[in-house]
Amino acid sequence: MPTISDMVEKYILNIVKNSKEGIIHIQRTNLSEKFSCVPSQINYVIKTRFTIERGFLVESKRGEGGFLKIIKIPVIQTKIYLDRINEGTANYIGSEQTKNFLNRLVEEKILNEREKNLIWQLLKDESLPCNKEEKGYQRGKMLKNLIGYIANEEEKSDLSSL
Amino acid sequence: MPTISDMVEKYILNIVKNSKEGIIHIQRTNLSEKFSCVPSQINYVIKTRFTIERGFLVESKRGEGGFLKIIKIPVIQTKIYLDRINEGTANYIGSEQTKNFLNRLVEEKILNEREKNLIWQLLKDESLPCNKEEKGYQRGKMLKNLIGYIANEEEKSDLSSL
DNA sequence: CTATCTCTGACTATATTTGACCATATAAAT
DNA sequence: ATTTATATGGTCAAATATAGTCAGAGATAG
Repeated sequence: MPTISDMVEKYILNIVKNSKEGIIHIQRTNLSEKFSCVPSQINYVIKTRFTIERGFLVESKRGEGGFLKIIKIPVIQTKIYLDRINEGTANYIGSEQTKNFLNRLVEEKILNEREKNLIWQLLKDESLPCNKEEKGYQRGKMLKNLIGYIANEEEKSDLSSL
Repeated sequence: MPTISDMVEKYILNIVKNSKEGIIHIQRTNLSEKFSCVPSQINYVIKTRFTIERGFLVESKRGEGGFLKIIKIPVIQTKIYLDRINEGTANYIGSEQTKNFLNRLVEEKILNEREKNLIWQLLKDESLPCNKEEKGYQRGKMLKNLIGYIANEEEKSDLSSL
């Protein structure tokens, strides 16, 4: 008994599969009309099915000429890290923990020194203007996206093409 | 699904690219006629796409013989550019502005594509779990630290040695 | 019967397009 | 020289076209 969401998911997956680069542009309103549902249901499908964990990045633009851009990124190596970080993400990630983690990524040759240092500039305490509790929470979010990206890397989220 | 604005942008970019010095003169009315839009839409394109973050300066003259002068800022010295951007760095930095800035750093060969993408994962809206106002403020802090690091990269703040 | 998943709609956010009105430079008329 | 006419470009707010969020209602699985 597939739900509407299931069908929308399938529909999108199919378009992605038939695309050359694994990158497609669709319109929210268009899709919602095709499936006779409210537009926000498309957001629901995106949020529950086209996640970084499943190997998708989604970008969008509003207004005239607006769209949803769905990017399929092939899964490679480091899924372990993604899982690991996801667990840790629950509560709090301290700066010490962050340093260790980044250094570990360097050891594993997932990042090089410069990349690590650049990233550190964004994650260190001084760069997060909020209280300790929030810093940890923010690091969680940021690292999750970072790792998600790395784990599925393939130069595909080219933000210059927006 | 390119909009008129997208096409106007592309058109201008192309003229700039084919110019010898990266400096061109165009006429607002002329352009608006070519694309069948109101003249003020040209201003809109200029204001949203030919920004300093993307490496452009725009000057103009009114009246008889009026024009828009679009200047592609040539690749300049790293440090000067960073300082200049850093000064302009207000309290609030939006995600669009951030993208433009990062892309510009790639153009300047200060970052490579991968570094840009890694950094973007930490600065994009979805990675900052707070309200819009705070997102902007946080980006400001983070970017300032990033720029500071890059500008002084010789004396490495190597966190593995911390 | 309860927890979770799905669906809906009101409200919000953002990008583009348009037009009325404003500002300035040059040319022409006095 | 000064004034007036003409030819540009600039600003801003409203209209339009998308997409996003969130809380609550409804459906379904255990």
